[in-house]
Amino acid sequence: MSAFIEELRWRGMLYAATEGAAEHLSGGRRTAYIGFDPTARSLHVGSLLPIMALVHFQRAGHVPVGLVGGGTGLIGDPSGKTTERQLLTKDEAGENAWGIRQQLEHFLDFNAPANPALVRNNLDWLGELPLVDFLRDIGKHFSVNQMLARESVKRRLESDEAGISFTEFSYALLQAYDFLELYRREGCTIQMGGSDQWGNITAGTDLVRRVAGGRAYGVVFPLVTNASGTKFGKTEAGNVWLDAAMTSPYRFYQFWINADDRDVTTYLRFFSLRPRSEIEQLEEAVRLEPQSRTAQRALAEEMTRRVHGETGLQGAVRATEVFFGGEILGLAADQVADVFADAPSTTVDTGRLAGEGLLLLDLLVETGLASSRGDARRALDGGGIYLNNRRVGDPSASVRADDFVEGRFLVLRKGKKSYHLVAVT
RNA sequence: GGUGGGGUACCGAAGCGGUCAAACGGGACAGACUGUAAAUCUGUUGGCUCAUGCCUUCGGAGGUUCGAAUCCUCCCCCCACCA
Repeated sequence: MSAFIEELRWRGMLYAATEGAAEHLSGGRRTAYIGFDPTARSLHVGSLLPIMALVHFQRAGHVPVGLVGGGTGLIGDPSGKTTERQLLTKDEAGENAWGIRQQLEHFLDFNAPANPALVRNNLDWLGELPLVDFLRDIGKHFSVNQMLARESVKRRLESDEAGISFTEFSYALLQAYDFLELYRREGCTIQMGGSDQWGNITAGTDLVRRVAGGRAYGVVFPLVTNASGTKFGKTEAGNVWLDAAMTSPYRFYQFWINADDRDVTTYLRFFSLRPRSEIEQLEEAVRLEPQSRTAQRALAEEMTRRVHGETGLQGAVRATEVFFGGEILGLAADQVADVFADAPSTTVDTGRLAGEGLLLLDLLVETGLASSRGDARRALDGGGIYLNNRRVGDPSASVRADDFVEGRFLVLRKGKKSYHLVAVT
């Protein structure tokens, strides 16, 4: 039995695989690829599961290929979409492809002597593909009847408003063609992806068989679900990205810390590289003493370290300690200063603190903690606003210089976990 | 093209001449309880000012009226049935 398949299986990452995939994988070093859409310039935590699959694949001694869809990104996958996609420009797709490539390099080992990871961009072969050749050699193998029967296409055909353009309809052909190209160029015999990609993947294995006479396989993962029914990786603040400029390490860390008890063990299995025994211990901890949240902490630490490095993790942890640590006025300003760059923050001109001081209401709006003064007032009335972790209930309260730690910093908080650092300049 | 039914705040959905910034449900936010969890209960949920004050909102543009989300006209868009 293939070590890779075994690994996926105990982690719950194996949703389905094509006939013979396991045997194929146990027969020697193989090459597999997963496609990533360059719809944004960064990947987000939703792409983490496929990435981890590539990581396990490499650890099992195989060759992982990250395929950046620089070409297909120009077309748009209709799967799961109810409306026609906005097309990216070539420049956007190119830039995004580059960013994604760099992020993959955080996870995969590109210098492994025996099985270095590869990144390919399908624009390399789709970019100057002659249309006539493509229609003759590739299009010939696709039955429109079958394509029309596919769920993603059917839904769009039935909807009067949306419809589907020929462009998106052709997407499946291009993805199948990618598989064929990678089969020829890199000896790639396996494509992996989310369970929603099953149709696209088998279209690829069919094409490899028909055109190249080779055997190819597919492996798909389950959808990452969420106990609260919301989309995994979505927070109030939007998507959780892997790029530090788009989601700060602090927010990233907090995302994992806040994982629901019911989800955290699944996440550990999906995303942690700890040995199985340790993961099982953490699961035990969730059951026996959930209040300690050891599993969430371990997960947050591991994920933040991998994505943002040791420095990123330290910053996130420091910010967390300052914010969630209790008494803030007792801290040294230098301690708070350390955190400044890692946490949501605003600076305020010292002149505004003179005399009556700065109205707390205005400060709340300025920091984005409240959306309007009315909103700020309501939050204050409801007792949801804290200044240096001390509740402020007075809507007419203002902030003066002596509220600041050593005259330099102030911690504003709304509710339990929205913190904001204010510094004086 | 014809006939009928609709377009209401973040979403769903009431309202059908004044008492409507607009019921109710969901979501979101806050409080209590906790563990920066879940569930539950409570409150809030257009803006400004906070006062039984003002401003902007009920597809769009006009009109009737002391007064309209509610009535009339035209326009735009949905949905159903018929052709």
